[in-house]
Amino acid sequence: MFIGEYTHTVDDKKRISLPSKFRKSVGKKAVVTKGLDSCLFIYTIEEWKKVAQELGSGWTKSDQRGIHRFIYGGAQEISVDSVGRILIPEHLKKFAELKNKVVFAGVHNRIELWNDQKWSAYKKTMEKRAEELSEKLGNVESF
Amino acid sequence: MFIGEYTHTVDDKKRISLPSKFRKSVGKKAVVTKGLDSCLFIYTIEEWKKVAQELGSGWTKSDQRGIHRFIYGGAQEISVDSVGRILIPEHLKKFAELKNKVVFAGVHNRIELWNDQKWSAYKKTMEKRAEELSEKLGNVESF
DNA sequence: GAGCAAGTGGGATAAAGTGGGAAATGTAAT
DNA sequence: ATTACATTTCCCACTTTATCCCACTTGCTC
Repeated sequence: MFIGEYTHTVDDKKRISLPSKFRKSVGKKAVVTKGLDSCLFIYTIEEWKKVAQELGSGWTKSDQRGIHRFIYGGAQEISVDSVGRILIPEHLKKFAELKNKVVFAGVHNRIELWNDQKWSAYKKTMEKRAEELSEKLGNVESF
Repeated sequence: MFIGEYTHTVDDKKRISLPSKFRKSVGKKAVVTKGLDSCLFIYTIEEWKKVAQELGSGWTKSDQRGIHRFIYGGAQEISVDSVGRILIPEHLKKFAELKNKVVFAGVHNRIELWNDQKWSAYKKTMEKRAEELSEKLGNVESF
């Protein structure tokens, strides 16, 4: 399970070191794709297969085609180098507006990659809404 | 079950010694995450798994993503060192505004970690409202 | 007062994060 | 086809941070 939040820097060669806590689960390769709220989703190969399976392969519904093109089209396999760094393809870097500072956020079965400022902004609004949302959860007893 | 209240200090290296009463139940590792009312929640690994299982991992609904990022992203596995101390990550320390003095509060299946002043303030208001709130609880028979 | 347990502090070592050079590969123009 | 240039890959090195281990202090118990 991926949890936690880590701020790392993108160097001149577009390399970003994967937080060490994630490396063991990720292994040598992973899949990165466009996520929601303009961040990137990083999945292990295994998890990616599950996601793909759930999404299915139909093409009859327009919205389905749309989301499929978004997810599959944006996806790319990436590999982890000898010191634990990954390389983000240019179009995804642009999509998520990644600059010098980026934030890795572990979110259960995926890792999210954010522009650091967007992340802080998002986090701030969520922290304000946390109480309201947790009331909604309601049935999550152990929370 | 965790009960009781203990005030400890954060040293220069962000270490805080876990109250000895909690150590046996916690074991070697635990999970700390953002709680409500700007404190931190510390769960045993087992309890955390329960929380995570109930939360799940979907990404289709906006509020769901929000709460997941709040909880998973805010979470971190921490380990207890040889003399019973834990290490709080910087972003969580900031979130809960932990300064030199912190309060551990046992709350049933979790331990809460508070800025000591916030804790005193919170406690004071709750003590005033205790009667009113207990009326509201109502249906908790054995209470 | 001796002995123990809990809480706290600090130094040494290991690991993580980052930066940069050089070889290998690819692309484009001559 | 060959040269020139850019990009990628691999490796090594430096800096900072985290982790491990040992030591001191305080307060309680016997």
